[in-house]
Amino acid sequence: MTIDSGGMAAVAALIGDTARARMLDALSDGRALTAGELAFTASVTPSTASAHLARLLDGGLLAVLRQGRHRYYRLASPRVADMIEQIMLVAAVDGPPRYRPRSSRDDDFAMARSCYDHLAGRLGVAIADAMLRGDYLMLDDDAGAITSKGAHFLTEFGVDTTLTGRRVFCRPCVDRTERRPHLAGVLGAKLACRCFELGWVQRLHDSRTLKVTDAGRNGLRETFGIEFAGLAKPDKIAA
Amino acid sequence: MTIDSGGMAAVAALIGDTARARMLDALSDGRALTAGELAFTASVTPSTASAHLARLLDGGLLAVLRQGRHRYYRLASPRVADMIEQIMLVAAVDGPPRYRPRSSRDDDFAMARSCYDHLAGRLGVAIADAMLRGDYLMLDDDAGAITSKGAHFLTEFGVDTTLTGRRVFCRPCVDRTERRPHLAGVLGAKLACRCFELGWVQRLHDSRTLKVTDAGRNGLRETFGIEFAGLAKPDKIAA
DNA sequence: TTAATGCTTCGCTCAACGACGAAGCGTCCG
DNA sequence: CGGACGCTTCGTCGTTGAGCGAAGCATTAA
Repeated sequence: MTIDSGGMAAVAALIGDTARARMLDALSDGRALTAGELAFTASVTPSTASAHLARLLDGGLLAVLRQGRHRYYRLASPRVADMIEQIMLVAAVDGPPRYRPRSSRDDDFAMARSCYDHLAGRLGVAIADAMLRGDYLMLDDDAGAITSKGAHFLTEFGVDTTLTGRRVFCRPCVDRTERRPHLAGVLGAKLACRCFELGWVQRLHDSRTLKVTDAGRNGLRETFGIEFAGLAKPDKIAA
Repeated sequence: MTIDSGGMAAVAALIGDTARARMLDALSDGRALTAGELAFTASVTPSTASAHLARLLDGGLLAVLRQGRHRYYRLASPRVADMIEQIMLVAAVDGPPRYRPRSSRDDDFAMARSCYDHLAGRLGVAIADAMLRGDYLMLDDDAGAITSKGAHFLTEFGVDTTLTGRRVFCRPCVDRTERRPHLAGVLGAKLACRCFELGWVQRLHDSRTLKVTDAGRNGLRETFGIEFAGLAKPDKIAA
């Protein structure tokens, strides 16, 4: 009735199909995947996947890059990733409880993952909590900011906090599995980037799931005072 | 493939129907509307609307309040409103250009509207801009914060900025029509609330569209240095 | 050139869902 | 107590679109 509920319906209808939702989810860490990989991820045949990808492309949610005989698809913009995360959050919190068989993959995913360009899951929340405890950071569901103490700390850690002058660049992102805010925005991205640089975390089996290395566990303990091993679930060995 | 792309698909499928999208849009200012009003808004018969509302309710997007022979439906939570706004934004910016006949209602909507609980449209952006110019506020697409000067200014204006101690409560919200951030979060809500109190703005014809009163125009000029009349479109008289 | 690979297009089937009107069930008013 | 009203439930129809396999186009490898 107002300015563009039709456009909203069109976009939502694109996401509202299981196969396409799976594709978008797989792409929501910002990487580009080939049509074949996406077909496999969505558990459909290449022909079906192709039709879905064409619609997503046409709807402006994806962009494509041709490289040889491959076509690499990626999200059209970070906005799309934000939207996906937001819908995921609503689905997880407001939606009806879903009976889902828990797999060890899910546990790993809940433990540590990337959320477009920053860290999420128990790891992301633990880092945010540690920074809150140390008075490095202020954060709630709505907004965030770093303290001067935090700016100093982050500079020492190897994250540039000065670049944008008056620009504030710290944003909360409500964690889908933890249901509490973690650190996002430009600062969250830089922090995640630094953790990758230091070898603290690695991408796992071509997904958004992350593995915390031994170096990472040490670093988290020494720098942030986080005992990440202690956060592991006991049943993690199973399966 | 990860934790809940199925849930996301279910939620998105609910929004991905024109009639339901219109209903959600109509509800996204936070008010509660009856089934009949929503049927009218969505241009469907009561029976069709009832089916849609049942599905939205079942999917956890709406809540209902029975009162006499009426049933008042409202969004289940502010999260849902955020999600809707985010999808609208993606639809407006990333989606394919939509040929839509512009009506004067659309112009009014783009001029001043509420966005769940804060001000949006040209009005919302103008206020944010004025506060940026006066160094009351820092704001970009990702995050926001008020300056101490801004806190002082807002206190004088009649907005309590002290309530939450360490809590930061200023958040940007990318405007759908202006495509630039305006002020949201707790602070945005309080500011909007104060503007209603002062009689600067009024709700127009049962929608999210707002009318800026003469008092509002004066107040905006004197307090914020905004010439809001000058922002009006010349064709506003038509129809 | 020929063959294999990656992806798309085409033609088809089948299930899901949105739309309506009619009828049913509560609630309020005369 | 009727009767009007608000909303929901039921039955039916028509359209949409998701899925597949086969065939068609590219591009790379042999």
